[in-house]
Amino acid sequence: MTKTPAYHHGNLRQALIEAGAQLIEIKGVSGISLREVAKQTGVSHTAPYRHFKDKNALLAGITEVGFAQLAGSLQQVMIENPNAPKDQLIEAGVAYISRAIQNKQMHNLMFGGAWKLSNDEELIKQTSDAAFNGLVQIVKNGQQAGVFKKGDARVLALTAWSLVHGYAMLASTSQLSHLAASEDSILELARTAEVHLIEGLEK
Amino acid sequence: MTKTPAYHHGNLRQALIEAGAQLIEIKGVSGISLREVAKQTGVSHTAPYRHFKDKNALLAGITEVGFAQLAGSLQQVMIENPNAPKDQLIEAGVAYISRAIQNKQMHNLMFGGAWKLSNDEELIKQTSDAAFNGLVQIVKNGQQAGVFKKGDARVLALTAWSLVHGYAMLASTSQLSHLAASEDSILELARTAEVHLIEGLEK
DNA sequence: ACCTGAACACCGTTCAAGT
DNA sequence: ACCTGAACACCGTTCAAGT
Repeated sequence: MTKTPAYHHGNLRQALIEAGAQLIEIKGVSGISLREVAKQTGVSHTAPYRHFKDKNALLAGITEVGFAQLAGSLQQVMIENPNAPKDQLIEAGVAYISRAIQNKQMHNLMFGGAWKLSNDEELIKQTSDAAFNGLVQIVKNGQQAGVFKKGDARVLALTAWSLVHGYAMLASTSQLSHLAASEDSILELARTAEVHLIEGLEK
Repeated sequence: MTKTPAYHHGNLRQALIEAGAQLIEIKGVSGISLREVAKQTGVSHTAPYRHFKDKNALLAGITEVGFAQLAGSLQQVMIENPNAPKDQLIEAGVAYISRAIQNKQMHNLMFGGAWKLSNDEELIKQTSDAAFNGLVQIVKNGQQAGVFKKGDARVLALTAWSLVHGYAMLASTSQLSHLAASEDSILELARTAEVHLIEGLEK
């Protein structure tokens, strides 16, 4: 016999987040309920309140794993394209867009504004800021290498970030069907769009 | 005495849409309920079903007025900047972003993916397509005037549209607070970003 | 035709109670 | 500490019934 067999198998908080992430990909962000996440996890519908202040906090918890995964993808792009600011910028964008269309619901949860960031979710703000600062660093490196034009690196980074952000949104809500259908052609088109922008950023 | 005093004062459909639009700006997209819209309008909570198939259809109806207003704004920009493709492109973007930050909730309803476009809402698709085609036309004019580089005008238009779309999203979800706070500085920054892009589109 | 009230199966959240 | 069941005030939607 083990010691106190624990009311639930180990870490309920983690289990709820995982069940929520799965459920969201099936039923969509607006189709998810605290009660169903609890049921899927095998606990009563009030158990989640031991680990999350309210439904919003659970959504924030799910979002956190999404941001962590995104940060990992971007990190990898940086490593795979050393000392190549232009490639880094383009491939970071492509990686971001690729993630968005492969995890539409998670992306919508992360950026769709369905839940509100409270002061508790400092972690998400940090991750998001870190991602942006990474982008700024790419631009600065490019400026020093003489491939990007001078100017406030944060503004150039914001411009690139906006383009990718908007494109990902259009792609993940299927608004590009006239111009590109398959995932490959969507990413191909994204590269073209980024090249157009980069020609504006070049010196 | 008037004739049959009508169960409701005139056009209930219109009244529900207006009440919904008001309510959404107060309580947010996720905070709105069919029942409360009905109560605000002074009818029972089942009356809306005479005019809308379900809650989603009401949201679509509210969205429609938002798209009509947006189309009007863009139309005006075109008229105010005749024969100036570059200005048209920049000011159309600024107008779009300005609308987004002044009507955050409506913008979120229009583009946040909280409701799903069914086949019934052909009108919205049309308006959205018309807006994009207007953008394509600006680019084509610019290409013929020799201010924009050659290439698929739809792709150049999509690039500009993505930038504006993404920037508007960042602005309306208050993610630009580090770079710009007031509405004026947000729009100023938007102009700068658009100029960066346009330098990439110029020949 | 247009609207209502009761009813159903859900919600999120709170709270006293159990181990 | 961790979880439960009952309860409350909401939802969206359906349906028989009223004028």
